Amino acid sequence: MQTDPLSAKFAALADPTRRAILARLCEGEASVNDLAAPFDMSLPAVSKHLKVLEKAGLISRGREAQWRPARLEPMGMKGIAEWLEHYRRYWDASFDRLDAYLKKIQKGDPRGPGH
Amino acid sequence: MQTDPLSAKFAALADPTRRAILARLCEGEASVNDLAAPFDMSLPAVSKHLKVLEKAGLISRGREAQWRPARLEPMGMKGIAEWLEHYRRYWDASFDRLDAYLKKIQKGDPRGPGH
DNA sequence: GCTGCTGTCAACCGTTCGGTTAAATATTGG
DNA sequence: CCAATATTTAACCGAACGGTTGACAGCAGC
Repeated sequence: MQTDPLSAKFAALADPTRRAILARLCEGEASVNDLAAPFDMSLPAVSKHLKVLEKAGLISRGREAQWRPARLEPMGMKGIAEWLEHYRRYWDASFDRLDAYLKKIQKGDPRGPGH
Repeated sequence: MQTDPLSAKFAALADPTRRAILARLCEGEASVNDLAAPFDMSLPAVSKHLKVLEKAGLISRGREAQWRPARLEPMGMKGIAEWLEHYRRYWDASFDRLDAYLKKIQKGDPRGPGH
């Protein structure tokens, strides 16, 4: 696992199973068994996925009797959204004409995000 | 490498070196040597990173003499942005109160919104 | 207590990842 | 053609990933 938070978040999202888990958690808290049900996968595997998501700050976990319910961490994806925002002008249609204009007048350097 | 495009994009972004390469490409096209300069890393390593980014659809490459300049693929991150948009309500401040309300009814609070 | 259910831990396994070095492949210019 | 420059390919390596199975721990109810 990477050390920097952004890499951890991207890595956590780079797995369809983990994205499906997040989608399921949009409907509310769920136990490990609930989350594992749709997958042809052992319980420890799902448990590991949850640990990856938790370390990435995308979910948090509670304790209720013998259950460890998982829930979405609301601010978890904010870092990704902010990083992505720097690149919005490259795909957003409303910036297409500006982009073309910038390319035309300066072959050299439209200053982009310096990250 | 995963087969589905979204996983490939997320995986490509889950590496600081590759994100730095993308940031550099915001300033314009660059050759492999240019891109490799800031890193304490061999040229083949950078070449591999470029291949990952290209397969993810985040950059494209041309040919000019013996150079293979890389450039940003403008629409490359649109898929990510669209996926992320589904979760916007979980972090966006303008939805904070809705979020709180949803958490309330998730926990089975018998009182409705009017009480 | 014991039983059953829930979840994690530990060890293992095959594959992929991120890097290296050395050799091969363009492509241009003299 | 030859030499120089730029880049990729091939083979290899250690570490991390995604999964398994089996043993173990926490908690409720009889």
